[in-house]
Amino acid sequence: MVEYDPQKIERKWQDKWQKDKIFEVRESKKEKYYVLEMYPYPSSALHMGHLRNYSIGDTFARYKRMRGYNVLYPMGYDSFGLPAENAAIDHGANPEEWTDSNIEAIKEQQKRIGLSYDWTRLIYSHDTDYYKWDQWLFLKFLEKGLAYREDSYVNWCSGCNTVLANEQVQGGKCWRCNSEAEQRFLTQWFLKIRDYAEELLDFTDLNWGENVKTMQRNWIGRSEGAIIKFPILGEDRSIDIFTTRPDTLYGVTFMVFAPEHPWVGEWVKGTEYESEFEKLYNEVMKQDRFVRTDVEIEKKGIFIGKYCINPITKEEIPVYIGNFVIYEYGAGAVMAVPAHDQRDFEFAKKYDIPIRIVIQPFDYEIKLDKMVRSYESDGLLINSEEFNGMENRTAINSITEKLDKMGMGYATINYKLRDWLISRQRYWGCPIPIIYCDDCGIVPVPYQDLPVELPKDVEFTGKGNPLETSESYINTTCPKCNKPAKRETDTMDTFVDSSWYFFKFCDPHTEVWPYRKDIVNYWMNVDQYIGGIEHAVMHLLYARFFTKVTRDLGLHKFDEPFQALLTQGMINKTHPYCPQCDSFAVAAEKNNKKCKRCGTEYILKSVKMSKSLGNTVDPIGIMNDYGADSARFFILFGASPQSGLEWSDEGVGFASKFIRNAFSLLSEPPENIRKEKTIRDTLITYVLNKTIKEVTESLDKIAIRNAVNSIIQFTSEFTKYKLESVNKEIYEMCEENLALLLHPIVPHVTEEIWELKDKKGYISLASWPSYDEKLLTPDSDFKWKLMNNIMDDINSIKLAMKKEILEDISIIIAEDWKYRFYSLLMSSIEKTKNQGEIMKIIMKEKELKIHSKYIGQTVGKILKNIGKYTKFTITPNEEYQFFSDIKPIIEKKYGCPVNIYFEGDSKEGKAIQALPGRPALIIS
RNA sequence: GCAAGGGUAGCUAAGAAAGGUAAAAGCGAUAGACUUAAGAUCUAUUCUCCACAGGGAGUACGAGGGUUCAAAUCCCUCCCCUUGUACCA
Repeated sequence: MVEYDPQKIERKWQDKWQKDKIFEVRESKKEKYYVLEMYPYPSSALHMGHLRNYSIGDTFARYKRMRGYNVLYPMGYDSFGLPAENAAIDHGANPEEWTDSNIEAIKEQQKRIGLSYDWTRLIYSHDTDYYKWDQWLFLKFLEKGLAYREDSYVNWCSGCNTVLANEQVQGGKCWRCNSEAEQRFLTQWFLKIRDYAEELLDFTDLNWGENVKTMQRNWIGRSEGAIIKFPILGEDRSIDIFTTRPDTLYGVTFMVFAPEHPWVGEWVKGTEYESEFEKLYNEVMKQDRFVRTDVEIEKKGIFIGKYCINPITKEEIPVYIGNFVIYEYGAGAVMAVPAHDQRDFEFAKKYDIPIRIVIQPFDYEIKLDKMVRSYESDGLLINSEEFNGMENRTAINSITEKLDKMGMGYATINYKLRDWLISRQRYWGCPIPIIYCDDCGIVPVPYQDLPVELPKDVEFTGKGNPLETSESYINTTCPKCNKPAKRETDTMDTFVDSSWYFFKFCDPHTEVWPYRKDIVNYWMNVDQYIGGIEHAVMHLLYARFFTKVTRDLGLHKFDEPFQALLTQGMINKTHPYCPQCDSFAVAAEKNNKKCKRCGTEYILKSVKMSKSLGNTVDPIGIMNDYGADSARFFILFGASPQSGLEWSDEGVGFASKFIRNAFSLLSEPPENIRKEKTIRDTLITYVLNKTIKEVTESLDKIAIRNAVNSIIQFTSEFTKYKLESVNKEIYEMCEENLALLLHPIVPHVTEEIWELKDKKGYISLASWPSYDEKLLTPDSDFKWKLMNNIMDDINSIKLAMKKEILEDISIIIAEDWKYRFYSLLMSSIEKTKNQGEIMKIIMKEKELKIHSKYIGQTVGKILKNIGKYTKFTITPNEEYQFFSDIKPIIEKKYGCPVNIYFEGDSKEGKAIQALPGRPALIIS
C-alpha cells in the first residue's frame, strides 16, 4: 500500500514544475487562452476569498491547458494603496519595505496552493518599471485632452490636516483623531471617462452576466433631455440646467440649487440670508449623502434672495437652495415644476411657492386647489402658449427646438457617470508627472524624464500629504524655462494601476513601450476574467475605459479588455450575534456567551469573514492539516463559483477523506481481474463516458462544483466496480480518465498517480480525455437506470418485509401487450393529461380492450406520478436478456439466487404488477 | 435612499431560460456488517404520520396572495440577507 502524504507530494511536484518551467509560455502558433484573476492587493496573509479565487482560476487554466491551448496565466500585485501608508503612520514602517515583505509572504502562500502561474511575468504597481508607464499613459491622456484639472470636494480632517478616504470617515468623524470631517474644495486631476460613456454602454459580444452589465448601465445612467439656460437676474451668466422634462418648462415656478454650489456662497455673502444659509449648509454637509436623496426624507431649503429668468416665459423665478439637490449631478441645480414632480411639489407646499399646472391628463381634469400630489404622467399641455393642446411627449421635442432657435437651450444626453477623479493627496501611489512653473504654468514632465520616482526623504506624521515633506521632490526646475518650479504632489488613484495591468502581463519586461503591440495583439484580450462581484462597477468600468483610450492611442486593436467575466461570491461564516443590539461580537468578545452591553444571549448568524470580527479561517492552517489539494477540493465543492459560500469545517474533512480514498483507489491494483467482458464493463464504460461529457461541459462553463459532483459520483461507481471484479483494459481506461478529470482540481495528487502508473511526462501537460457520444444512447441510459431502480425496489420491499436476509428473488418481465399499452399511454400523455381521453385512445385497440380494468387502474396510478415512469422502453426479450446479464450482480449483492421469468410463465399473483421497465418482484 | 444579486430539508447545495417523482449530490445523524476497540470502509435509512410487498395520506423550497389539471420554477405584494454607492481595493 502506498502512503498518501500530501505535504511531501505537494512540495515535490511544485519543485518539479518550477524546475522544468512547464508553465512558462511564449507566443506561438497555437491558439492562445488568457485566464486572469483580478489584480490582488498584497495583504500579508492569504485569506479564504483568495484561496477560492485562485482555485477557480487555476482549475480553469489547467483545464484549458489540457484542452491544448497556449494558456497565459500570470500573477502580479496591486501594491500601491492606503494600507502601506497607514502602516508608516501607525508603526513607522517604510511603505516600500513593508509592501515588499507582504508580497514575499503572499507569494509563498500562493505557491503552496499549487497554482500554475507563469511566475516569470510577475509585475507589481510600485515597481518604477511599471508606474513609469502609468505616468506615460497620463501624459498621453493629457495630450489627447482626456485629463484636466478642476475643483472638487474632498472629505477633510482639520485635526490631521489631511484628506480622508470615505472609509476613514466613521460616523462623520475622522477615524484617527475623531475630529468632525468637513467638506473642502481642492483643485484636482480628472480623466474624462464621460467622453467614452456612450461606448461603455455597448456590451455587444461580451460574455458577461446580465447583472454586471445592468449595474454598469445604471451607473453610467444615460438619460435623454435638454440643457436649458436660465439667465441669472442682474448677472451676465446663466445656469445651464439639465432636464428630461422640457415639456414642463412653462410650469417652472422656482429653481433649486445644491447648497454646496459655489455660486450660492457668493450670492449670500454679506446678505441677510447668509446666517440662515450657513446653518443649512452645515447641516446638509453632515447629512448622510444617501439620506439626502431619499424620497421619504423631509425636504429642507431656503430662499436666498436671488432670481433667475425662465427663458421661455421671461418670468422672474426665485432661487432656493435645497438639501435634495446634489452638486455632482448635472449642473448642481434643478428647475422646479411642483405640479409635475413630487419632490418639487412637497417643497413648494412647504415653502408656499406657487404651483402651475401645465399638463392635463387625457381623461380627467386636475384642479389646483384639490391637488394632494403632483401629476407625473402624460397628458395635454395647458398654460403653455403656442404649445397648448399638444401631447407632452411631442412637446418635449417642440419646446427644445424653440429653445434651440432662441439660443437658450438644446437637446442633449446626460450621464450620471462622473469624470474620474484620480488625484490622491497621498504618498504611496504613482506620482502625477506635472510641474507647476510660475511663468509657464502647468508643464508636463517630458517623456524622457520619466519615471518621476517617489522620494525617500519623507516624513509620515499622519498630517497632510507626506510627499509635501520632501524638499528634494517638490523643488525642481521647469522643463520649459529652467527656472525653479514645483512638482505636483498628488499621486494617482490605484484604480489607474489596475486599469491596464492585463496588457503589461503580455509583455512584462519591455523597456521602450508600455508593451509591444504585436505581442499584446496575440495574447489579448483576456478570455476569462475572474474576481469578486464587488468590482462589478468601478474597476471593470475603468479598465474598459483605459482599453478604449489605449486603443485610440494605437497601442493595440481591442475594444474590450475582458471577453468573459466570472464574478465569484463571498465567503461567510457564522458568528455570535446579539439580536438586541443588532450587532456582531467583535474579535475580542467572540468567545463570550452573552452580549457585553445588554446581557442578551448571543445567537449564531452568518456574516462575511472579516478581520475585525475575527471570524476568518486561515487557509494555510487547512493546507498544513490536510494539504493544498484538500483545501482546493473543499473550496471548489463547497459552492458554485458565483454563489456565496457558507463556511463549514466538516466539508474539509470530507475533502481530505475523498482525496485519500481516490488516491488508494487509483494507486492500488484491483484484486479480481477477469478476461471476459460483461454487462458490468459496458455499464461502467457508459458511466465513464457520461461523466467525461458532464465534466467537460461543466468546466467549459466554469461550473466547477457540478464538475466535482459528477467526479464524486463516478468515483463511487468506479469503487464498486473495482470491488466486484474488473476487466483489465476497461479498468485501466477508467483509472487513467479519472486521474485526468481530477487533475485540474487536485493537481499534486494526480501528478503523483501519473508517475506511479509510469505514465510519460506531466499530467499537467497531458491531453483532456474525450468521450464517445455513440455510447451515450437512451438505451444505455435506460439500462443504467433499470439496474439502479431494481436495486432500489428490492431494498424497499426488503425494508417493508422487515427481513434481514433474503432467500430468493424472482424478477418477472411484463407480457407483450403491456408494452403495446405502455407505449400508447406514453404517447397519449404527450397530448393530454385527461384520463378519460387517454382511455378512449387506448380502448380503440381490441387487443387491449380485454384488459380494460387493469389498464384503467394503471393509467390512474401513472397519471398521478407522471415523472416517475420512463418514456423510453426496450422489448420484453431485451429486458429479459438485460436482467439475465446483471443477475450475478444482484445475486452477489443480496447473497441469494435470482430467477427471471416472463409474466405468462409465472403462477404468482403479484406477477400482474409487472410493467415495461418495471418488472414485478417476488422476494422471500 | 438608489442599483444589482440572493433566501430550497439538521447543514452545504443543484434544480428556476423550456411548470409535471418530497427536490440531485455531499456532509451530518441513525441502524447494520467488518474490527478486541477506535478509526477507516461497506450496506441501508434519514420531511411528518400510517402500512409486515415496491404503498397511502399530509405538510413543504423566506411569508402571503394569484395564474394553471399541475408551481421551488410563471405573476403580484411584503419581510430578511449580501454586494456596490465614485478617496479601501
